[in-house]
Amino acid sequence: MLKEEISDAGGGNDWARVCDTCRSAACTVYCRADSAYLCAGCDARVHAANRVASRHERVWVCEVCERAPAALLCKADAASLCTTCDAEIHSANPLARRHQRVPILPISGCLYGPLPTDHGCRKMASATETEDGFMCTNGDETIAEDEDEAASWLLLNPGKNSTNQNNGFMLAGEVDDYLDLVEYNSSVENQFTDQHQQQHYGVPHKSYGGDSVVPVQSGEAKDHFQQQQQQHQNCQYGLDYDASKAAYSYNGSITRTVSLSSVDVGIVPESTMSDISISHTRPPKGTIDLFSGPPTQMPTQLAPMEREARVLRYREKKKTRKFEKTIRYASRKAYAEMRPRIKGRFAKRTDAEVEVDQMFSTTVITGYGIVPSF
DNA sequence: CCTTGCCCGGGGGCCACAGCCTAGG
DNA sequence: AACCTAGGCTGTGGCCCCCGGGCAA
Repeated sequence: MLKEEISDAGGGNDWARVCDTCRSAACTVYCRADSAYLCAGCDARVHAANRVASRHERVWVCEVCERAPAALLCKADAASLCTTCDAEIHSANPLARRHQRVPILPISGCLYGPLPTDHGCRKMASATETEDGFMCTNGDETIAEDEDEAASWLLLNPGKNSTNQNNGFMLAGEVDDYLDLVEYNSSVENQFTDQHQQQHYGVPHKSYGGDSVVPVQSGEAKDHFQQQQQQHQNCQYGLDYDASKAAYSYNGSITRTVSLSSVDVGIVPESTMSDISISHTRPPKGTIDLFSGPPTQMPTQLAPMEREARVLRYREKKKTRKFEKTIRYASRKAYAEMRPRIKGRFAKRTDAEVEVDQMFSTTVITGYGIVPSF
């Protein structure tokens, strides 16, 4: 086996912890009672088995390392973090230190599966979706926050619903298309060629299938995902969404105007964003929420079932969000970090360095084989 | 209200090279 | 069909330049 394959497929310490039960899926929650990390499906199955099990307190797994129970919720980063990651991230700079973090309360009861009322857990749309979909918690707060966030995704155009529906393509019936890339691509009647999409979104259409070791999204999926995030964030922040919306309109001359890099990296949002509680649309109690409107902003023409389906899809997409940069080849990262630089650029290694490398080549190779611990 | 100049932040390009992929022998 | 080789391509991180937005005059 090649070095890169070893390092990438070898399951280094940085990979998300796998479910202790099924050993196949990435864990999403940590059950304190069972001292076990569980994926969504196993959690649903195990804790729905009986009443006692359903009372087990669980916490989400840290969204950064995906290996430890989350202890804090950073409102600015919209992330549940373990103590280690929290310390690491929020000691990075003064702005990060100002992020408001709150302890994460344990969740118990039915996270997934059917529930009796509309305000409680929702029925799953299908058995397969039960595997992934986090439906609700017993805590009203969490439910409401999720509802609000999901609702913000369903908004056609917050604050401009009444006036702009005819201009962009964000018409009522097209929200679905916006939420789903494939549908979106077809719905715009191929107004964007591949070239256009690359031009405007900067995401090449490329399949990494051949080179891919790590499961990857297609370029379109990534791009669409970012679009979703942008829309979502704009909704949350109350920003004028016209600019980014225009990027999806039929006017090909308008490009995306809002940078996504901070979303991509997703570790420490800088600037004033840190002062805004952006992670949850629900503002702290006692504050005025200028941005998220009353439920009447919801598109009233959506049938309950349709809305439910969209919320479900939103939640699934939310679960698959990847804010952090994905390292596909840990060995390359290792090489890059070891490589000599001149003003940040890679520099040629000197003859002496090459000789040293050759002398210790066996050691080096062995070392790269076990590299992926980032 | 418009123009000009300055400041600041962020994005993207650049670099070398190990390893992967593919075509051809 | 299996194997080998050569050449092209990809991905990786840190720094710096350039561009655009914001602000004041």
